[in-house]
Amino acid sequence: MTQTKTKTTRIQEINRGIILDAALEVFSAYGFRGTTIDQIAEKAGMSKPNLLYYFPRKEEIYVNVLEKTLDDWLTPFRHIDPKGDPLDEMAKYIIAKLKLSESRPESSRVFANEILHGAPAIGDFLQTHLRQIVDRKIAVIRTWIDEGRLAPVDPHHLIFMIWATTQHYADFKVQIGAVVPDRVEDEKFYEETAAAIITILFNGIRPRQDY
Amino acid sequence: MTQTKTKTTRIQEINRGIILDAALEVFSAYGFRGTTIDQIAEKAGMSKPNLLYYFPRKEEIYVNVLEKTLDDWLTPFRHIDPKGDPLDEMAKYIIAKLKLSESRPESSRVFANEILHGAPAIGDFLQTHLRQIVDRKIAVIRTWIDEGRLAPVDPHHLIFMIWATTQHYADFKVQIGAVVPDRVEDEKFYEETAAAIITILFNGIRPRQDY
DNA sequence: AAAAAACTTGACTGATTGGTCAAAATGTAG
DNA sequence: CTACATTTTGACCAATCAGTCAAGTTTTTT
Repeated sequence: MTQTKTKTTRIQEINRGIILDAALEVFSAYGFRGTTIDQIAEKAGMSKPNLLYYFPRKEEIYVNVLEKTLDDWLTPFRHIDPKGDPLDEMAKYIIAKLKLSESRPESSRVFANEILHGAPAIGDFLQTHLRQIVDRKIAVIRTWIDEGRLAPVDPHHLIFMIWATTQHYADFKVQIGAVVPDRVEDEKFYEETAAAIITILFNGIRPRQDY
Repeated sequence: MTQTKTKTTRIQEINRGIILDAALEVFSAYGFRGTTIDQIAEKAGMSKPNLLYYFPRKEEIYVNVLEKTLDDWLTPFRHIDPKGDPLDEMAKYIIAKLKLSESRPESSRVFANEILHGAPAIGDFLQTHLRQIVDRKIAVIRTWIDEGRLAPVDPHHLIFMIWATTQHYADFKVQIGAVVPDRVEDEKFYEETAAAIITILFNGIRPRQDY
């Protein structure tokens, strides 16, 4: 049993958490290169050498932050239930992702930034795990379409549309705030957004012949 | 007539262009902070001091690149024609934006990166010019809806959905490539994408009762 | 309470990088 | 051809920043 000693102390657990929380904020605002270890250390309320005691490399902090965001990002997707009603499941997924965009926009932005720059740190993950999960959900959508419970649309592009749209409200918040009349910070904005997106996605923009 | 001498020579015009083209590539790959002047200079095939002779500050290069991308980005939007058929105009806009995402993804990425990080360089532009242009198009969409030529959807969210989706194919290309079975580089991929998006956006995913 | 282990930090270092400068090379106008 | 303006660059500088180190402090174990 030559097991490497990986005893994690109480202090370690606390401080790793503090560091990752601080790092998420800074990375989301300035990107990987734009972030300095000093910034993270200050936000975490500890000295730089101390921070480096927990994460010896800047990149290690980054990868850890990314892993957390990936999890956030994928959880609602995993929860799409093949046994549920197709439209209900889509609506639930959209609402969950929008809620996340509202409550944890930093998370979304770190992820977006990573992908935007070619996914240097998580490219492998995308091609293996993400690909696998997506394939599974694609199959579910295909079944729904075959059963006539969903219009015959391309499953991949449907998923991309939902990803893109929901992500947009976190990543392009500044642009939305500049363009939308009233308060984006408004309590109701998220609910209105969800309703509007679901309406468009479910029914389309082609006018019906009921007038 | 104490006009400041701004005689632009032939060499200046050529070199400014070369620099901005090189800078677009580098900025889009690494972001503002992640890009070094040396990188741009090397890609432009000139020495760093020479580059700084044309653009004395790194930020000046960046702002100039951004202005070009903004123009790219907005042109198709400006071309939405109030007198055209609503669905045709929407389809044309989507196709134009997708084509741009395919032919000039760097442009899209530089823009996305700027917004993602809070639009430090173009925040003003968004709140004045972009806001104005959007307001005008919103009015057009409202008219179309009032005339019964478009389903009654929220114009802002419709625009955001289209922006988000089309932008996604440039900005998240790595992710799409990791998840889509065959070749994203495939000639036909862009056409299939446009068709799929238009179908979903026009008709929605709710199954019709025609079976 | 003593010893060991874990934690913390001020001071430092080497590498990178934005930007300067003065001198050389090239282009241009008369 | 000559004088002047424009363009180009090697060498350099000061600031920033990731990461080190050795010496201290605190916590845990026995």
